Amino acid sequence: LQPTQQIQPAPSITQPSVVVANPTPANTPATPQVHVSSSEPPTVGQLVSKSHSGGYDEDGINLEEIREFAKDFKIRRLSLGLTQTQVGQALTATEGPAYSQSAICRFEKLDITPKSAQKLKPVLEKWLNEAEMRNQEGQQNLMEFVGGEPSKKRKRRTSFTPQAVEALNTYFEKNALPTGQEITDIAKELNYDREVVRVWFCNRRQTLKNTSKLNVFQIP
Amino acid sequence: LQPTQQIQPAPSITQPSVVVANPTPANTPATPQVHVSSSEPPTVGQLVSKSHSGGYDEDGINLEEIREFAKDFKIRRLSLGLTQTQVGQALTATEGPAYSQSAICRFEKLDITPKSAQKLKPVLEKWLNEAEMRNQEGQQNLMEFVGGEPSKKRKRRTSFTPQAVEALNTYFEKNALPTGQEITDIAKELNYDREVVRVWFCNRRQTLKNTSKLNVFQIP
DNA sequence: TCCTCATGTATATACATGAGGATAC
DNA sequence: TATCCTCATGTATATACATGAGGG
Repeated sequence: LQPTQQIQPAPSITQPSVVVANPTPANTPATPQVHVSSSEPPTVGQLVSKSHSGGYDEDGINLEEIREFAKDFKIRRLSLGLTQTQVGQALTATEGPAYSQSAICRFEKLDITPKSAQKLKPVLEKWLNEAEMRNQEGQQNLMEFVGGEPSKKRKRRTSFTPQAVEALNTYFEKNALPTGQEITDIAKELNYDREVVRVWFCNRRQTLKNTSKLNVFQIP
Repeated sequence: LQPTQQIQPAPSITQPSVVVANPTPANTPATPQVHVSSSEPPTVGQLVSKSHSGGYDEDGINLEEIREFAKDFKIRRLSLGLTQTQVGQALTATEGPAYSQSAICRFEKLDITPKSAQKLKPVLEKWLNEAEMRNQEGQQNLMEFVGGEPSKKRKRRTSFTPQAVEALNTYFEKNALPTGQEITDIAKELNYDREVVRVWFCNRRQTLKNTSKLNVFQIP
């Protein structure tokens, strides 16, 4: 419920601050054992690979460095006001290796193997550096580099940490329609923008309604 | 674990059959009560609206008819070999109301209010009828109408029912690497294409590996 | 034929927007 | 006039299924 950082966007867009936080996996499967070779069929635990406490994996890849870069990349991308989609499209359009939005997403979330990450890192690093340079020469330049419209200055998507979501859900179950003051308190407690929290509740109520009407009697 | 239907595609594409099944919500919240007006803050149950057993909702909308159409729509869309994205783009390009991929998705899954569904239905119905007509005049015509490439004949995405996924997960936990025979049996049991089940296991293993390496130690 | 691995496309979900309407000042 | 709500619906992100190369 704490590790959030408020980032101010570099571009001129008047925007509420962005919240970027270290994603923290809720599940912590950590049974060792790397390969299966007994006569017994492999179970889930056996597939999950060993802990690498040194920060390096078996291929000598610096995991810590990659984690740091992934976080850094996201912050810088958002500061430039770019979406994963834009980065993906730009990479595909530009020279060099092409990647899709979901590839960028997986990289930022580290839902890839260290090897893939290691391979992607320099590509993204180079691209981002160039994008930042263009941006310094004016936002027009950046948009041209990225190959998109100036865009309608949409607020950047907040991403709540799993912990924050859990906390919000707990509040929601107790009271789905908090008062202004309660919203303020919750926002402060979780360290997110108040408006973002308010909208979260609106959306939550809406989803709940929508998914429980036409659907309910569908059990065939 | 049973309600699946094998649909053969209308177009000439040589493709394994598609599986379309009635999605069945796992959660069944059904506490009545429509509006909140006590001094107590509303809780989740109170937001969920009443059951409409007659098949009609309070606005006189025929829910049953909508459910049927939603299902029908999906089947026909897939038979034409179209994706939700294509439908969305086509609707946006054509005259008439525009809708996005996620709107189509929500319609098919019925994650919308009956009112919205009622409004969307004729739009989709009309569009689909036209698309089917074009298709009869040859697939070229359809693609032109949709406004896309002939596309690379990708297999259509299977969608497993929640029940099927649950069953698969249970098998997976017991044995993450089933033998050929086991796969065959599971596929038969669940009534899905064998290849699709095999790939499901491959993907499951991969996901498990990817999400438990770089990520595990990120708990900040 | 089947696996793993990298990575894509299609779909689903989460956050955002804006119109229209109550309150509550 | 300032909030805040609901509702329809969008965009951005995340996840699930698919593909294809390389290997045995």
